[in-house]
Amino acid sequence: MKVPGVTLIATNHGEGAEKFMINPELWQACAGPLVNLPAAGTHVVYFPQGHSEQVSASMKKGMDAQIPSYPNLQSKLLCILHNVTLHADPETDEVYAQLTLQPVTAFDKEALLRSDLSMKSYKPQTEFFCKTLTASDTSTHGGFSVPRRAAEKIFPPLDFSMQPPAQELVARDLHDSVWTFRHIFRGQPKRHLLTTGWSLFVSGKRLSAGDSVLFIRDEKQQLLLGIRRATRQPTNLSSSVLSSDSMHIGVLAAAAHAAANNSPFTVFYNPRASPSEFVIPLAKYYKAACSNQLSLGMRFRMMFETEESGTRRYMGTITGINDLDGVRWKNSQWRNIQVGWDESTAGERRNRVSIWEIEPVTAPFFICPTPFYGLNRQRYPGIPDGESADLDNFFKRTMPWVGEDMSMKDTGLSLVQWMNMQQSSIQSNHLNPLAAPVLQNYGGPDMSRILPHDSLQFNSLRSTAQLDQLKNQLVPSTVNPLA
Amino acid sequence: MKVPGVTLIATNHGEGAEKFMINPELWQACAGPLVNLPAAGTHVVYFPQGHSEQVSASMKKGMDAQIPSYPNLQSKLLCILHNVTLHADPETDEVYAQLTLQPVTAFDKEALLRSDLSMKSYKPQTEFFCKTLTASDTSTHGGFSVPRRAAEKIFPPLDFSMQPPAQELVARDLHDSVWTFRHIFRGQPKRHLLTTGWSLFVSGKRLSAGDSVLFIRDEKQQLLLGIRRATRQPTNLSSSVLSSDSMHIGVLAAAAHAAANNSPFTVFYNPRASPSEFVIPLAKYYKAACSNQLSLGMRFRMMFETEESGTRRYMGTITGINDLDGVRWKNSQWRNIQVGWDESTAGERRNRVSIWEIEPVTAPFFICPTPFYGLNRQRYPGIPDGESADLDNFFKRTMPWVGEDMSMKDTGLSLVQWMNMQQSSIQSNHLNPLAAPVLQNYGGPDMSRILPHDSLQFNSLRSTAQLDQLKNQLVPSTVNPLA
DNA sequence: ATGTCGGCGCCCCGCCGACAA
DNA sequence: TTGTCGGCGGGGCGCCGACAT
Repeated sequence: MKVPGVTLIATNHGEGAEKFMINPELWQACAGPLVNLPAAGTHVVYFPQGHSEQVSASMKKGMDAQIPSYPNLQSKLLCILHNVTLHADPETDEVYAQLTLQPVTAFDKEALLRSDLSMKSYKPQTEFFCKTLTASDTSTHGGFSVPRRAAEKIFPPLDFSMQPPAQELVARDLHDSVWTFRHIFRGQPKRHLLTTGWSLFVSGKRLSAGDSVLFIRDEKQQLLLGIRRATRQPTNLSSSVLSSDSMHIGVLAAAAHAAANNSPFTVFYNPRASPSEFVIPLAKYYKAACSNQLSLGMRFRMMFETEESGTRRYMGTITGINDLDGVRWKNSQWRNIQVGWDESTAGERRNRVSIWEIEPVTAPFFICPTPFYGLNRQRYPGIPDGESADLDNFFKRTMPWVGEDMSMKDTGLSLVQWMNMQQSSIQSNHLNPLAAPVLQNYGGPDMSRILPHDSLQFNSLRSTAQLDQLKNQLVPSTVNPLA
Repeated sequence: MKVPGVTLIATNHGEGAEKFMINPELWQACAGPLVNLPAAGTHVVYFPQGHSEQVSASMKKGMDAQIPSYPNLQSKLLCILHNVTLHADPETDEVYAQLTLQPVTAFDKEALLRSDLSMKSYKPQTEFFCKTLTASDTSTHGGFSVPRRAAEKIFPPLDFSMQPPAQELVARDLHDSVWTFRHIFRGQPKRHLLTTGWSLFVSGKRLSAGDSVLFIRDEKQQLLLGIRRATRQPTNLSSSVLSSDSMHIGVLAAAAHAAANNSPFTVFYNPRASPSEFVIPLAKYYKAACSNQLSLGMRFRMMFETEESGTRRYMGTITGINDLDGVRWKNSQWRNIQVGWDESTAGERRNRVSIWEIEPVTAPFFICPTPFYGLNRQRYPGIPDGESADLDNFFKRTMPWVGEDMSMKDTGLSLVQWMNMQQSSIQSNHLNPLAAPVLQNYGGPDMSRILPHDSLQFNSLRSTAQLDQLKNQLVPSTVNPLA
């Protein structure tokens, strides 16, 4: 597994903080399989509304009516992600990431490609196990019962000539603290157990039944371990530092100030506290905004994390499309999709999601940007500038930074005009020379959705050979069943 | 002891928070003898700069250069303190207060009086003891050694007919949790000890040597206990919720928004984390701004908290008067006094203080507002409006809300004009009928400093008898040795 | 007056297999 | 395969006065 492109800088953020690099694989394992940090150096879309929701979730307190609205702050900001550092709370081991964002007013095709490519380097960790602790595991009466497969896959093999087979395990946590355990294979029937040292770990981390512990092996075969706490009700009710209002205002004001000056700003993303990611890779957002022509009643699938840190998809139906907060955040697309779930046990699943979180189960038509263009014409048409009015409106509605602002007046460049304007500078840049080799090794299917647009406007930028290669790679998963 | 005028509302701030009222005496005891919360309903002066410093101190991180300056936010805001609620962090027992402030543009004489009177109801708690824990106290090897005087003063008397004399003590903490201890008088020589139950308390509160524990008795003779942690280096390095920048911006933006709309806002005051109080009773600020004609080389005294929760004064000399941050906060008076301390062990004492924190040791001349007026004429002169230009400038510099803004232009009402304008409404109010009896019992010397101004402008508001009575009370400490 | 320590009793932590789910 | 429990041995928690400061 790899957290792609994370700039691993031992920051001084909070003196006394980590003086070493947090292991990215361990961080990812603690964060969960669905968390996918954007890569440093790529473009992202930042949603202040989602950031605000994280604050509310962290404070266990909703937003009050006192928060002023920031009319100059758009509901989404196109940013460059300058820097990503991984952190873990020294008290609770809660993982979080510090992201340095800088608003920008435009992106080019290369940025889109880089964003897309950076998303693909994720591959699930296999040298990994995670167990939710039982009452026996956490009681002072005994040790930890290791699931057999986990022990055989992760731990160094035991010497079964010993009676009983046993060894000393040494594992490091997120803070590079060392924990040692006696690993023994005994009992009738035989089982793997962690005994001596385990209770120190439980009390040191203040674990209770329901919390999870996980082990991974790094590239040097060293054992690492982390924890994931059960989602308890009473986490931190308040920081006692800043009022909830001031925190919300701080989020908005910081973003507004950065947007006004195109200056960098910093956000913390807390994967286990936040209901949803609020810094979205540009390509992910772009594809969703571009290809998902959503409508009421549409069926979709969505990934969820299972217990034991697996993933599975649930199916649902779109029951509504409307603003979560039509007053402060009009047309924000932040969790603007109301959904119902197929399985009745879905009571705890969210009833609002954002467009980039779902996969429509209808075939991936390229009905982008509007159904005005026939399906067949969508594959590789050249659209004259004059016919792109609907496209312009679509993008001005969803990506206001492309034009001047979100106002109704039709000033501002159209997406097509803007793209054409970018041609000259892009052509002098060519493609990033590193991009082509990567593209050749690139086998993911998702990129298909941006290609129509891509080739639509930038045919001149890519050799026919490259294009064909990509097409060949992509065809198996991009067959349009209706074509 | 009394925390004056605190509105004791069981707020829902942070659901799951205190469902009961925090005992104000216990809160005060944990906060320390120097902490003096302004009373709800009175006027205060709020210093965003000081608030920002508390954020820095809580985050253990200075302010970055990224914070935008808020040119429309004055360095001090006159506010009404609507509400004060006391809190304690459920994890650490750290005490803090939530203050609801509302900016206002003017105050009248009654507000000044009420502010002053509310400061006087403080009387130090006597049914109180505080001990810094030794290594023996916190080790698992034994119990807690109770200082003899403390045990005799605070704990219920032992039955010395028993051998050994012993009893069960029950004490409640800030969260109303009950702790029971065996109190025994034994050993050779005899001493008071807490044995059974003590180690549970130490581990439950995670106390170490150097932390303090304190006991008080409430009005119903019930035993209460609290803790004060030693000022360790690594407290909470970061909230993992909001970036330091966003927190600072949040503080400033919330204050700016409230000031622009005269709308309420909320701040948290954390007495043990903050280097200085940043919400100052109006009367306290007024007296300091009015009477302390400070100059380089001037000698002063200042209160400090001792170990064991006592107070003592240290003497020092003013070595500079200048802005702490001349760019963002010009003429803010927030810690604008540079000082040196007499005792060489004063290394850890602050080298910058605010005007209301110090007591000049020169006689309290009434050389307010400027030396332009002769000393003798300062006692009870009537100053015609036309001669008050310097006074106006002084107050416009230090209390900009009195005029229109801090700009150099001479628009805006002068203090004198404004005071005169207030006369009609004040006269219809008369004095608060509760104020006069309190004034008669009032023996403190500090109020003298505001009286010249007071009587200067508001002679018509107070009977000669009352004035004389006050004068008699005040004369002993207001003798001008040069007169 | 009170901080620390040696002595030592006993509680409960924690290792074991039995047993069942 | 693994969660829970009775059994039980020993380490350390915690109560005591001695002694020093």
